Amino acid sequence: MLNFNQLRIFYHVAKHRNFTRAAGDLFISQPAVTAQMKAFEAYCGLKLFKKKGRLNWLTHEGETLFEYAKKIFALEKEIDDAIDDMRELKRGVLRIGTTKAYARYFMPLMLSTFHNKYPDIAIELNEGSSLEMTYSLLDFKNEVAIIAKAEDVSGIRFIPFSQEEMVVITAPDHHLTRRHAIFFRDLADEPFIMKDKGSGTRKVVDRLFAQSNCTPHILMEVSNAEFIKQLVQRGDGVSFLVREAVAAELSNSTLAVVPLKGEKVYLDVSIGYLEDQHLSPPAKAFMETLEKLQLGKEMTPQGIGEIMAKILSQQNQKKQPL
Amino acid sequence: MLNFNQLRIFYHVAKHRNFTRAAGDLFISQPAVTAQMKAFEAYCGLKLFKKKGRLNWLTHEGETLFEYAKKIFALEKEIDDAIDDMRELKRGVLRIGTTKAYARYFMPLMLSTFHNKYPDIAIELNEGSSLEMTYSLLDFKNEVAIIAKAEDVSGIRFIPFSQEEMVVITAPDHHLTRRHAIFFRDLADEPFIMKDKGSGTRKVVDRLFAQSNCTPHILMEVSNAEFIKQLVQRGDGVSFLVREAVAAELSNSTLAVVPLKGEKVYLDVSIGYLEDQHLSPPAKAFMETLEKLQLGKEMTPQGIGEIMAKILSQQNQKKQPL
DNA sequence: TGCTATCCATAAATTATTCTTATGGATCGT
DNA sequence: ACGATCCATAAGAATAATTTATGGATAGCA
Repeated sequence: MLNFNQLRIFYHVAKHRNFTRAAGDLFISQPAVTAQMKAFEAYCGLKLFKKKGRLNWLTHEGETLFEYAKKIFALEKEIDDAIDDMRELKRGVLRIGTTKAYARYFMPLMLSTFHNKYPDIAIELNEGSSLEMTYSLLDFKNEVAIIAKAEDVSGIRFIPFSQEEMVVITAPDHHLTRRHAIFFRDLADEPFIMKDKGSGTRKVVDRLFAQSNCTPHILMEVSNAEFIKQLVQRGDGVSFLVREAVAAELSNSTLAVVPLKGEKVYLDVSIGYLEDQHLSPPAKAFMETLEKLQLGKEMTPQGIGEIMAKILSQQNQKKQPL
Repeated sequence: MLNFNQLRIFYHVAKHRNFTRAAGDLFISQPAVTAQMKAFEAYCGLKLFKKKGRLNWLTHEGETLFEYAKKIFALEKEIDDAIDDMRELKRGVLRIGTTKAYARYFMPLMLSTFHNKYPDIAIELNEGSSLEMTYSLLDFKNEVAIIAKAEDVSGIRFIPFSQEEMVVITAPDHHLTRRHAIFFRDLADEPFIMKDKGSGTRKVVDRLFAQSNCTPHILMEVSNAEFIKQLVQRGDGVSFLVREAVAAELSNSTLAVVPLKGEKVYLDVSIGYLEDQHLSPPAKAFMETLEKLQLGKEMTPQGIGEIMAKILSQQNQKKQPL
C-alpha cells in the first residue's frame, strides 16, 4: 500500500532536488527525509534519485512519480480547501422541509435573509405536509423542518417559531359574512371545506370541533389551500385557514373573514430537527438566524407577519450604515 | 496536514457505509476504524456520518469528501500501477548514446532485438562523437553509451563489446588499390582524409601513424564518415575506416580496400556507463541483452557483423518453434 | 592544498501514531 | 426476549516516524 507520507516527502525532495530543503518544508529533520526516501525507493523497487557530487537528480522513474505526486498533492490542497469552506459556511447545502403554504408565504423572505448572510450555501427547499416533512427528518432527507407540530415524534425536537392566527373564511356574499362574530360551533351547520389529514391546520380544526362537541359537515377534503380558497370564494362552503394564507384575498375582498367569539385561535409553527443528531454547519447557521429573528419575542403570539416586518427592518438597518 | 491514512479509512467506510466492513477491507480492527474516523472528523471540524440505528449515512459534507477521496485513491492506484510497470519493464525509457556510424550501421538491429523483448520501453537514441557520448553519461543525458573507448574517464566504466576491423579505403582506380598489401606508413605519402578529433577512429589512426613514426599528410579533417567516403571515392585521398561502415561500397565496388601487412587493426567498441550509479531497469535489461549476444564470445576478435549474424540466427530460432 | 560549508548517510534512542484486545451498549429481526 | 450486528470506549502493545549526534563526501575558496 502506497505510503502517502513517503510520497509527500518525495514530492518535496523532488521539488527542490534537495533533501535538506525538503526537510525544511516539512519541519522535520534531514535524516528523517533520508530514511523515508530510502524506504520509498525500497517500496518501489526503483532508484528514484541520482546523485552527482552534491547535486541531486531524479531518475526517469523518479520524474514519472513526481508527476503523479504533483497531482495527488494538488488534490490534497483542494480537499483541505473544501473542508475549510464547509466549516466556514463558504460551501454546503441547507436542506429544509416545509409545507406548501409556508413555502409560498414566508419561506422566501426567511431564506433570502439567510442567503444574504451565507451566499455560498445552496438551499434546497422541499415541500410536503407537516407530517411528511416530520418524517423527512428521520430519513435525513431534510435537516430542518418548518411545520405545524402535528404530533410528538420520538427523536425529533420541535422548538416553537411563530404562532399564526387562524380565521374563518367565507365568500364575501356568504350569509355568515354579515355576522359580527360567531361561535366555532356555528360552523358545524355550514358545508365545510376541510384541509387534508396530515396538515397542522387540519389538526387545529379537528380539535376545535371536538372542543365544541360537534362534527363538521364536511363538503370536501382538500390538500391544496389554493383550491380551498377557490371553493370558499364560489360560496360552496366555509373553511378555516391561516390568516396569512388569505392575506391577498382579504385585501382585495375576494374572501371575507368572520370573527370568532372568544380568544383568537393560533396555529403553532415549529422548527423541527433530529434530537441527537449534530446539525450541519449550514443548518446550525440557519437555526441561529431564526433565533435572532425571535430575540425580542414577547409573550404575545407573534405571527409571521410581525417576524417578516422585523426581518425587513433589520435589512434596512443593515443597508443604512453602508 | 491531511492525514491520508484517515482519508483512506474514511474512503472505505464511505464506500460500504459500514465501519466493520471497512475494517475488513483494510485488515485492521473495527475499533481502529472508529478511532481514526473520530480523529478525522475532529480534524475536519465536521460531522461526516449520521447514524440511524445501525444504519450509517454520510452527511452532505461526508459525501463531498467522499468524492474527493475517490479521486485520490484512483490516482493512488495509477501510481501503484506505474510503479509496477516501471519495475517490470512495461514502461520506461532507455537512453542510449552512440556515434553516428554506429547508430546507422548496427544500433537498429540491436535495438530492434531489445524492442522485441521489451516492447513497452521507449528508446531514445542520441548521437555524437565518442567523446561527447562519454560526457553525456556524466550529466545523465544517457545511461549507456556504445562507443569507441576514447580515453579513461573517471567514474565511467567501459566494458568491451565488439572489435571492428579497420581498413584502408581507396578509390577503385587508386594506384594503391592495385597493391596486394601495404605498410601503414605507406599512407603517409598519400593525401589522407582524417576523421575529426573526438572519434574513436581518429584515435586509432593517430596511434598507428605514431607507431609508424610518421605524420600523415592530412588533406582534410572531416567528422562525417559519409563525406569521407565520397572524398575517397573521388580519388582525393585515402582514409582508414571501420570495415562495416564501408560494407555497402565494397560490395558494389565503389570503394576498395587495400590490405595491410601484418596484423589486422581493430577498433575497440565498448559499452560505457556510470560506475557507481545504479542502472535503471531498462538500462539493466539492455546490458543483459547485450551480454547474452556475447555469450559464446570467442577469444578471436568479434565484429558487429558476426554479432548481427548471431542476433539474426537467434531471432530465427525463436520464430521456428511457433 | 587544505579549510570550510553544504549536503546526505548512518545509528541509536525517543516519540508519535496506529492498532489490538477486551468489553459494553444500542438496535433490529425473529 | 434473544441473538446477531454494529459501533464506542479504554488500556496497553506494536509499529512507524522522527530526533540527536555524528561522519563522510564534495565543491568552492583562500
